[in-house]
Amino acid sequence: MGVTNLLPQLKEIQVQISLTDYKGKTLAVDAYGWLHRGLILCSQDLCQDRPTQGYITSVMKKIDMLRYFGVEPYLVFDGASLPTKEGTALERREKRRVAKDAANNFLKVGNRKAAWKEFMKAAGVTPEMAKAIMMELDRKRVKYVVAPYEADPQMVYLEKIGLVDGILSEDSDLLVFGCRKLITKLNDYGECVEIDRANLHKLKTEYHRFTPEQWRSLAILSGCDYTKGIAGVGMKTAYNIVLKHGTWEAICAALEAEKKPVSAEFLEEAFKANLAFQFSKVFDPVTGCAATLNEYPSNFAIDMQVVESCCGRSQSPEIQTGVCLGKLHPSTHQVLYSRELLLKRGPLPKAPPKIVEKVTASSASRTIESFFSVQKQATSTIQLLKSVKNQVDRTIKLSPNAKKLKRLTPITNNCVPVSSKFFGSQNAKIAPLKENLTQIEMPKPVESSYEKPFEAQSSFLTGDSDIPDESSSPIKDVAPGERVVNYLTDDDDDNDSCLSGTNSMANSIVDRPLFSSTLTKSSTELESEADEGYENEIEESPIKFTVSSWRSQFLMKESAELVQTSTAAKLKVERAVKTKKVIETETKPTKDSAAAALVSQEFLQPSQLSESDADLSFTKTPKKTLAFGLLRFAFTG
DNA sequence: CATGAGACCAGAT
DNA sequence: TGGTCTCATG
Repeated sequence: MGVTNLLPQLKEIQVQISLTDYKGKTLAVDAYGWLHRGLILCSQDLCQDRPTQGYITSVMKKIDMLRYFGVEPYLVFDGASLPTKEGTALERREKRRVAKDAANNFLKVGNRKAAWKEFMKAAGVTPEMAKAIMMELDRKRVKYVVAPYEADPQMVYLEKIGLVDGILSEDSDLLVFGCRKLITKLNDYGECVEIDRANLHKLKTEYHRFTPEQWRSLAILSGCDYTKGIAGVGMKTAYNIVLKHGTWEAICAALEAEKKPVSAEFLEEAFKANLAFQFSKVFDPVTGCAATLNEYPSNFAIDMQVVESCCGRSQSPEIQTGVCLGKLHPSTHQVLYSRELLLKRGPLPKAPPKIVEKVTASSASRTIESFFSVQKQATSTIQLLKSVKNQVDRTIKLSPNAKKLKRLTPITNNCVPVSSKFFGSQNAKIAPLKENLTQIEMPKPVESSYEKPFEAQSSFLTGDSDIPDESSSPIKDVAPGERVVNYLTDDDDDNDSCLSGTNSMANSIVDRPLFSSTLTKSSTELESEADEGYENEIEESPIKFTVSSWRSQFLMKESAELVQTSTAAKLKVERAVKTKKVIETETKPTKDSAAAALVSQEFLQPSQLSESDADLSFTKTPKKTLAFGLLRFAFTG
């Protein structure tokens, strides 16, 4: 999707290049995009839960091609779906279900062609499929990361911190996120199109003068992944509006004056889109910490529940790391297995859920798996994992059980000490976040005496399980930091042997520590999961039960009220006048500020925010400042 | 002139 | 599915 019709606007700076132009460079790759194209090959098999290598080989072929041209790929997978996109995810799932039914009906009638078409609609990418790819990537020593939520901000983050030299994707949203070099339209001959931000000035249009805020306005007005846009406003109109009015407040005032339909719903979407473009949750593979695409400004005062609804929630470091290294399912947080592995293994012998023996004492050397085991005394694995997931997801207020989780998993570092060399300095990065999460009980950093050569940690960083690692041996006397490494270095080796057809797999798999402790589902449970694919859709939200409670608190109620009483417009204008001075000094696109912002890619400088913004905090005075807040924070903060 | 609806295609045997 | 193209409409 991306920003509708943005790419044609940039035609003049779309340079036809070859992958050889990136020889020796690393490119972030939108893995989901590649996977999706691979679905065509095997959609029927996927829908009917039959094993297939189609999507795997299609992705690996592209990997091979990149490497043939001397380009090192860095694959980025989508993670969980954002709460704000939950509706879309549900819709898609339903559409797929309908298509699947239709396909099966066509099959019954013997209309294979029509069935094939429907299967194509019905096939979706699941994290289990992504895992199948990841195992191949491990084997080929290809770097990858699973984004906590969306791949787009994750890829831009990788570019920002210098891990990649460009981004290979078809999504024009990336430019709004702040991508510097976008490479699109790659064909089988290594030909592609490069869009370099540095070339924007060559356009006849004024895009090069646009501030990051204006880029976001452009996307939001014309329609992007986060907003439907305004009816009758396409790219050109949006461009002109942004050019003419400059700031979001002015734009809103103008739209109001021209009686364009700016609904409260649109304002809400716009507000959240603006946050998502700036502060989406990402994972830093260098530090092993969660981060945000851009840092929150020091006086960032938006309700974190709102921020999390559109940018993603915070997870415990263990889960976050596990998810991003592809070890845990991004939505359910259960151990993630390859689709092909699960199918190949076949149904387990019917047996009651295994009760794991009580684990006592020595909790100091406990892994996350053993934590799961302990809990399972009381309930079934699936119930347990779900309850754990719920608890961890609801980090806003820690329940007694969540506190128990913390006790039982003594890994309390806010950052996983992947490499202490980086750990110390990077830890400061999340300080602003902490400040804004005052209601969240943050784990206290642990003074770790743990030191390990950086090289020895490389398998952890890359998720490369082929590299022999001492931590894959049973847990003994392990330093605090190693525990995570231990659980994360799962036995992909065994998975590999399974994929390559080793017959011992079916028997041995159940006895592996990892499996016995975390995958002791009954066969019926496994089957039903594989069957429906319901929990496994990549769009699945980790928090379907906490459906935007903030809405009732603020937006829906307040905004609707304001609009109904037709004071919204008045307020907006008032506000615009009130803040005119501020706007002029703060957000007017001057040559220098625009250039500086583009060059540094710092989409939000704390210094850009005036002190008056502090008054507009949702949390402080939600009632009266809501409409203002919507407009104001939407584009300055 | 811009928008948006509708048609068409994709990869490999 | 999602991307690209064409063509009717305002």
